[in-house]
Amino acid sequence: MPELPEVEMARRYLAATSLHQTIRKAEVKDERILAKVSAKELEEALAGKQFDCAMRHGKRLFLKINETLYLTLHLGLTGRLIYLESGAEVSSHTRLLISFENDRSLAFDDPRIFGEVSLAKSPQAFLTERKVGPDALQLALDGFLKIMNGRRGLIKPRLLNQRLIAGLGNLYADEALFQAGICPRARSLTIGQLTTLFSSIQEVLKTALATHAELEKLPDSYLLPHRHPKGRCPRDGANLSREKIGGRTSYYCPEHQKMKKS
DNA sequence: AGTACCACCTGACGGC
DNA sequence: TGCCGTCAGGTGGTAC
Repeated sequence: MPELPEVEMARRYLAATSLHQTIRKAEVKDERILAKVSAKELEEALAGKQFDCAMRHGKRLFLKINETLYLTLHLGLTGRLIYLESGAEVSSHTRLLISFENDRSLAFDDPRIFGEVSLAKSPQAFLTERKVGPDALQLALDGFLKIMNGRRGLIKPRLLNQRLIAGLGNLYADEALFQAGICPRARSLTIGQLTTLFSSIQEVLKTALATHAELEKLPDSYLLPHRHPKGRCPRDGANLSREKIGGRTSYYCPEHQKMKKS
């Protein structure tokens, strides 16, 4: 489940493996991964080029080819990037394969094909066109308050809406609400609650990055290690509630994430 | 502006 | 053993 921390790890992986090498060939193995670009266009755009740098915004990755051309990737639910040894076997789930002149290659694997590959003139143009909101880790408190305050919908779908804030997914949204002691069904939050929530989001994302986005290494005081049907709240031992909220499975503690009148 | 629902796709898992 | 239904997750579309 790639959310901001997992995608940031993918960005670092790209930066460590795939920059400054001439691309011998790009092969689209499954066109269903493409958005607004044909296999031919993409393959021709990449051949002979190099990636200069790897960028991330929310859950979206950008590989710079030149000032007006970027390869953009979204990992979807099951997307993975793998820098293959020379001669390594290619998985049946590889949807895009980029071979470099050093005989190594970059595979974009995505079993469920919820990911996306496209070309963009610039990250900014692409993000504007898709109406993607500010990156969760680049947002300051006042910006967060402006975005979140005065909306009427449930808080959890608000956190998941990438047009409002980019990077949180189902798991880290649950975690941030848990840490902040806010019910995912809450609607009107006080400035104080939103401020607490902002801190929790920053804290959760930074902690996840510090563990290299390995969920099993998160502190036991976090929700995620206990986020399963039999799980109990690490703070007060209550059985965790599991409900669909805004169409997404949500876990929360019925004790310390109660609805508050505000 | 919000919600509710559907679609995309497939591996994993529980039940019979 | 094996079939079958259900679920999971991110996003985008539609109808209300």
